[in-house]
Amino acid sequence: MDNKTTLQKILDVGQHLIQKNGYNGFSYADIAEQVGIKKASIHYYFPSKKELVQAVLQQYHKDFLNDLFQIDQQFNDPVKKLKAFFQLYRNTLDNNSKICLCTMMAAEISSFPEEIRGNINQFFVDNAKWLENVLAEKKATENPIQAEDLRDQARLFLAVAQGAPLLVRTSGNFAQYDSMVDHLLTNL
Amino acid sequence: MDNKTTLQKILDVGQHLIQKNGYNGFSYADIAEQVGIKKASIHYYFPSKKELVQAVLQQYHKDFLNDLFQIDQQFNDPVKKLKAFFQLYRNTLDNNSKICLCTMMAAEISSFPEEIRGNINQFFVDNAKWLENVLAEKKATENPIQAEDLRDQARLFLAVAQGAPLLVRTSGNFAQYDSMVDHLLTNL
DNA sequence: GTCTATAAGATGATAGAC
DNA sequence: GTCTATCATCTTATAGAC
Repeated sequence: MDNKTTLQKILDVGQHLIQKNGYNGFSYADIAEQVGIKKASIHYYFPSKKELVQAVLQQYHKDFLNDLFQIDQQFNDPVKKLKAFFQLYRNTLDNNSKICLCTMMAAEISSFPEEIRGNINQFFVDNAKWLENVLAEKKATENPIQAEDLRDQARLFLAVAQGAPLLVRTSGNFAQYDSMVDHLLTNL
Repeated sequence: MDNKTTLQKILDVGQHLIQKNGYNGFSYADIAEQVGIKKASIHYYFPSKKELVQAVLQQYHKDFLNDLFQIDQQFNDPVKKLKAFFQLYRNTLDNNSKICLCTMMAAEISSFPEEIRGNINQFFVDNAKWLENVLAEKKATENPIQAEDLRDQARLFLAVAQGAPLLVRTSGNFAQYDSMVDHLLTNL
């Protein structure tokens, strides 16, 4: 994995640092150290920090949509899809106690210009839309349900995916995440 | 309200700034400007930023526990208590689009020493404990339930209270918060 | 208690050599 | 592309006068 371009290394380390410490919690010096270059070199690729974070967000968003696509390919059962969805967020936790990039950026939203705020929101919209579709598959086999209710339930699931990692990372007990998800999926 | 002590003004402005911009997103200069004193004066009350944030957290935690106590005094119906609980988090949103202090601090947890991390966790534990008690009241009148399940459900509710504000503040549509809570309470 | 002055270091960013 | 050197600014924090 050492044959990554410098650009890719910067993006990956940048993403890691934002998920770990937040946009206001890392510096060009941190990236330089972990990538093995000098601060000035980062400016060659990303003249400003805002441009860097935007590129990181774009990569994260694209990768996540691909993950959702893979889930759709792999499973037919809606409940299994939902479990796989929550497993994505669990994988992030397992990977160095990180949280979703957009959970972090949503908390720090006051630091970003309007365009980036829109991009963060689009990530959530895409998450909710995917959840809504899966929940619709589930409900189709059971009693009919209002479209409005489906949207609310999808957003509720997403709220859990955003909030639960914050709780269990603070407690240090990641198993609580699984219990919460189990409870949610059992009572849906 | 101008008869507040300087100490109290610093605590209140500090709390506001952390909820709005995060611990890594505000400086002593910001507090000084809003309180109407000089930076150096803040150090008279709080020699370091860590001591300031700890005092802010302590005040926030105390005020929140008092809010929960007031809810217990005001309502008997468990469902009404739960609605009032989520209304507390909604009030924070309505107040200048702020989020819970501990949602923000949980996101920035890597910036804090072990002692403060423990204090943040205690806030969540107290929240979950209160929710568990209220949910137990509710279930007592219906079918019996496992204690373990109650704890999971309480944490799930708390995860929604932590995650939903992040979502709706990003979308700008606060009404989505109410819909999510309605959905949660209707299907509990 | 609050101020001025200042330190010591970090930060994002630029210029220009190689 | 990556470096050294440098900048202007901001950051937390301290010393000492009033």
